[in-house]
Amino acid sequence: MTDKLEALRRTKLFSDLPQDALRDLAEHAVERRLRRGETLFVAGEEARGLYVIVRGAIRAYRESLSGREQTVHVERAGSTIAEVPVFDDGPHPSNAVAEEDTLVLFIDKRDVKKLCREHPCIALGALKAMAGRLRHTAALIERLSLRGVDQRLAAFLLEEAERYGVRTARGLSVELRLTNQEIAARIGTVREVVSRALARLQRESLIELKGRRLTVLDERGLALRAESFIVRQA
Amino acid sequence: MTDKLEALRRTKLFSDLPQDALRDLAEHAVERRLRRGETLFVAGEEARGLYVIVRGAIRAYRESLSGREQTVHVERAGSTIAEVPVFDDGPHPSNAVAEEDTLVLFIDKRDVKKLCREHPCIALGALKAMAGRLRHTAALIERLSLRGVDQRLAAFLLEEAERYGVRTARGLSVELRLTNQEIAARIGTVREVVSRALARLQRESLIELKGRRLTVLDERGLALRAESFIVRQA
DNA sequence: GGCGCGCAGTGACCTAAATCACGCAGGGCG
DNA sequence: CGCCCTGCGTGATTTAGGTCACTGCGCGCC
Repeated sequence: MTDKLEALRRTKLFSDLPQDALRDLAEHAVERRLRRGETLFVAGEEARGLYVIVRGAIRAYRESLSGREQTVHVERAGSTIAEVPVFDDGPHPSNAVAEEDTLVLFIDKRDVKKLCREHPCIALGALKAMAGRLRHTAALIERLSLRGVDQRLAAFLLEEAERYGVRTARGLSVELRLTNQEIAARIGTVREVVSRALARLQRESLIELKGRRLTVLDERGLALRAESFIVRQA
Repeated sequence: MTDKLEALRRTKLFSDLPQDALRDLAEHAVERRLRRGETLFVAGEEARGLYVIVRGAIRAYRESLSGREQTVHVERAGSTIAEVPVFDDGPHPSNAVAEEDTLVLFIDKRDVKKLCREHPCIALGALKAMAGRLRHTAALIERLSLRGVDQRLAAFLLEEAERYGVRTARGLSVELRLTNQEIAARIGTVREVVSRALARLQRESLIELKGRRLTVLDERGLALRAESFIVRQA
């Protein structure tokens, strides 16, 4: 119980809720544990509430008939998922699956809305979260429609390195947590193409990849490549 | 003045605001008229507030260096635009341009947030609007990444016909308000490809196109095509 | 009436990316 | 140890879709 309360307090959305409201919320929240790969909900299904991620990560994605996936966004501890259907009362727009072993708290959508009515700061927080999500999806739309695979990959690697990497003598360095398959699903292509694009970026000395260890050798160059630029060369 | 008030009342977001709050809002709102093609704001620019569309339509889009555009969404009378930067205090994520002669009301973002705090129903309305937008962008992401041009075009035509068309003996019929160029920007491709894809859909008797008059001859077939299906034939 | 303009249609490319078909390395485990 | 599984790399081939370059039409306007 107190751990649920603690978990909710660590959350972007609910952190500045007064103690008693938080307690009340914690009492109604129900825990759910997922193993890596387990699905939380599927697109089209009716949505009953919001999920707060306590530990782990959830990936929301869409799927084609042929089985190709496009991930729409990934949320980690402290964030929430499924707010869209909570606020517009429609079905789940995407599938959601645990990227790692994950613990979520389920909160009934009526409780969420009640909270928004009684504590406007919650509503504003939710609005801010949705705004961030929309910013992210707009960027993704631009990339998918207007940039080539190399650029999308460059942008992805850069983001990954800046978010999780450490600065070394040779450049930003990260352990890639994703397989090429998963990277492909993020940037909207397939495994083989990612593989080749990585090889290309290495040949141009923008990055170095040893196993899953990525080092960004030329940050500026990689950023340029991400922005676009039809660099035509041998 | 009263016309501003009237306009705000006709708006999805503010319609159920009490009279006095509405009057107050109307007093602070400032009108802006745009001719077709005039731009309202550009991506990256600092955002000072929200725009309520009174008449006309605004198109939000992203642009590549080479000049290709991808429209992200289009909003019409009664809707608002630029809520993302209002709620997360960042710059404008997209460019916005008037699709037709348009009248908007500008509302300072501080006023918007104040309203959200004092009238939770406004916050919930905004959340619902954002949720709808997110639903739309997720669908667009799926289409861009997972479907071919024909499917995207079929989906677009279908939506257009269902929204604005009339049912005739031969099928749903609409006047297309967009040039092929504009359709291309919506579905993420270029003029010529739209032209050819339209020809293909006609050859298969799914649609008929005379000038800009579109008639959906086979609604079911067109829907199937939109969903996907690698129909391979002569 | 003729000229210019914007838009649609189309043929002939070209190229990025998807698909297919492998082979190979590492790692868990019977 | 030997094997199976998963993920990676890579060549060969195909294909969708983007680009270029024209044509031709409708329409407004001088």
